[in-house]
Amino acid sequence: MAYQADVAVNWCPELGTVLANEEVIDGKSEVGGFPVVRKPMKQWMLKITAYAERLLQDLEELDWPESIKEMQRNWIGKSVGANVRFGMQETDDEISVFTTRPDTLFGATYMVLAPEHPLVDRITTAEQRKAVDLYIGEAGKKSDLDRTDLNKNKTGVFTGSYAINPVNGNAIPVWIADYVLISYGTGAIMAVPGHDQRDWEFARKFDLPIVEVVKGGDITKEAFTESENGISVNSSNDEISLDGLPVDEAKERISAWLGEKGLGEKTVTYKLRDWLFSRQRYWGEPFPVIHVDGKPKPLPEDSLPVTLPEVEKYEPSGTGESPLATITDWVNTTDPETGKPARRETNTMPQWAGSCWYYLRFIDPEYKNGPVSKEKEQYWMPVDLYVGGAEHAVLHLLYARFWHKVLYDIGVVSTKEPFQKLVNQGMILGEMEFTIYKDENGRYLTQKELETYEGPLTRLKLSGEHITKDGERYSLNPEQAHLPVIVAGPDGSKTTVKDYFAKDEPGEDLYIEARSFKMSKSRGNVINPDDVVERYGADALRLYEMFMGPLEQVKPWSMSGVEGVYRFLKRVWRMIIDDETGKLLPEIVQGEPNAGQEKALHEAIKKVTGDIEGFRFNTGISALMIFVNEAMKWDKRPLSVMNDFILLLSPYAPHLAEELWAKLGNEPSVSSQTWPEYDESKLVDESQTYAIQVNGKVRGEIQVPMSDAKNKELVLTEAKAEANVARYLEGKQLVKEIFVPLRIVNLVVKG
RNA sequence: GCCGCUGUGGUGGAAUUGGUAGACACGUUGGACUUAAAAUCCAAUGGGCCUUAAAAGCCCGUACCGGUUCGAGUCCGGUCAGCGGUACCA
Repeated sequence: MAYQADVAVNWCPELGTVLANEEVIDGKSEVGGFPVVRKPMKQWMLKITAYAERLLQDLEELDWPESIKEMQRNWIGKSVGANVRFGMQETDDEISVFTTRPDTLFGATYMVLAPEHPLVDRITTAEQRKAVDLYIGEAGKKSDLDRTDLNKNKTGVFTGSYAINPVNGNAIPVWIADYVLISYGTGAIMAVPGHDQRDWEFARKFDLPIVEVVKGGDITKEAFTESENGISVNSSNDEISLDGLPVDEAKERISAWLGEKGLGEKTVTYKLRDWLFSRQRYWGEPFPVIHVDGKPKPLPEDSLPVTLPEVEKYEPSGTGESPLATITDWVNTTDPETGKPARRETNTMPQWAGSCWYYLRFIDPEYKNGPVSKEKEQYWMPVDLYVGGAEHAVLHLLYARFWHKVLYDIGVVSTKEPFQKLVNQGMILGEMEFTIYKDENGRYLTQKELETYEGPLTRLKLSGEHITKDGERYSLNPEQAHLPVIVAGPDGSKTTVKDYFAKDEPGEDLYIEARSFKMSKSRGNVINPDDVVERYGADALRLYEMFMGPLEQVKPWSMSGVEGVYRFLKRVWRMIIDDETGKLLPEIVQGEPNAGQEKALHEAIKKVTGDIEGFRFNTGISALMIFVNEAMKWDKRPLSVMNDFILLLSPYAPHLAEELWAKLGNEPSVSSQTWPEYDESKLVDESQTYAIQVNGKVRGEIQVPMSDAKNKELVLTEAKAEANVARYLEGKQLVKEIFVPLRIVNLVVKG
């Protein structure tokens, strides 16, 4: 599973360490935004690619958001195609390529190797040597950022050699270019410029032949890459012809032929790369590995765990080695098995290592004989619900699945997957902001101007009371001839300099941007939960966060929304307690609730229970509010009903619920009580309301006693008799009667 | 470019999965209480039409265009916008 390899890694000189691909964003380090260059170094790798297929397949069984599963599928990037071997014209060498379009083989007019491809050196001719070496040197120096910049402009050099296209015997030139990646497929491609956009651009630039082998597009304008409605042409030799076949059939026919001839075979390739697992930092789990006679060797179990040495400084050594390399009395040790001198591995594991198995260790933190005891693992695993941010979609969540599968294979865990159900909580944004933009001359901009304007902008924050929404857009209130605004500088700082905005100054169509932003210090829209707790209490904060909307959804913060749930909590208090005396209200009485009270309670129990199970906390809270609005009207509030309500409230507002539970004379704690159950029979209404439609439009409403509610004849008769409905039926021919029990009646008429 | 998700009042969001769109909350307006304010309570609140007024009624309305259906926020096809992911992956 673990091996060492010389890989071109993302070396960040500023941080003095190597970064994983996922930690590099647009050629800069995710942390700090420093430049990153590619540099070959000896690194530890974990063979996650060996699990690619299982990581892909087992996604099906998981109760995860579709978007996360899709991201993992894309990341794993499975593609099915064929490996095809091309012989060289002058030598016995072979170039193996991977293609998903073997049906276009007759259209391969040149080949491209990645600059790092091992064959490049062998096949480069003397005349081309200088150009090739130069190109390789430059490609090696390029950072990821540079490569991205050059995307639109293809570069490459001819090696001087030719390969033979096995289907038609044509000699085709072999080039090197950095648009072919050494790390994907075989590091070499057959270029089919007629049917691959990248090859087409390259062929255009270097004047290579473009041949049409699939009919359906215009290859003089762009590559024709659709595979749904293409038909093979110009694709035959003495033994095989693909002409006239649709793409799928052509692929099968040629693959079979290549197989028979020993020229190639069906192959599956993944985008997923092996996991670069070492870091040159002090903080990180040390590898349980020593180097004896220059070879790595795992330490025996009784020498574990390897702990980090005490040090004065944590800074990187700067040479690319970990700071641990400078601590000689730790680094130099002896092999416990042979007694030979040994050197400790100085790389450490990345941050993800711990997050790949902490959920197992947390189950059994004191266990000494392994990561987790069998017994506890079987009791607790898999994790029933994992709530986390979407930013972990392909990092932590893929790595942890990988480790878990390895642990499953060696018998440490009993489940194939660690996290059965996963929910992504949505981010909470700052409050809604209204912004108007001003150019460097102080002119306010319209939407069109803003789109094209490139100079320095000043953001002016307007407050909600100055804005009206008419139709699709927001505009300034007409009475705001002049209004004070808060000036936000380009650096994000907010100075409360008073500016005066003259409404008619810049003309109509002013652009007012209305949206909320991710909370950030620089924008100054951060809500500190401590302040909210201070002012409204922890219950109100908790309740508000759940009331804002669906758990998974991104939603803006609103201070007046907090105010709203805070008012609700105060209402709950006053439903039970006399605010003056702090004693129970006289309305709170012993005795049986009436039918209406029972119905209100049981409706709340049903809704709240179902909504908690389905993570619909917002609608559950609204059910509690509906109950309280109802109960506040009661002269007598039976104790039993109040008790059950407090139980329903307790997961949402535990502090308040505990207090009221005690005030109602109950034994603590409210959290150790059994959850109330609802009784369906208490929910039944005395009568049923039917909406009556005529031709699909509601024209009236009738009430029928519950005992008659499913009586079709009776309901229809009453429906037709309803005064307004009758108006619409008059003089018309009734062609159809729709009766949906307990829902609706629809009468279809003609004429 | 490609993949995924989301578009509902002034705002956050509901809608039993095809059955009265806008629950609940915020905000706004009016009223009560108060010397006043806060707090609290009551009422109204998608847009429009008809009517002296009220009651009732009618039309339009879930991003846009079209379709299926007795009936569409919900299903299907297309378009647009926003958000997230990803990008020379052969």
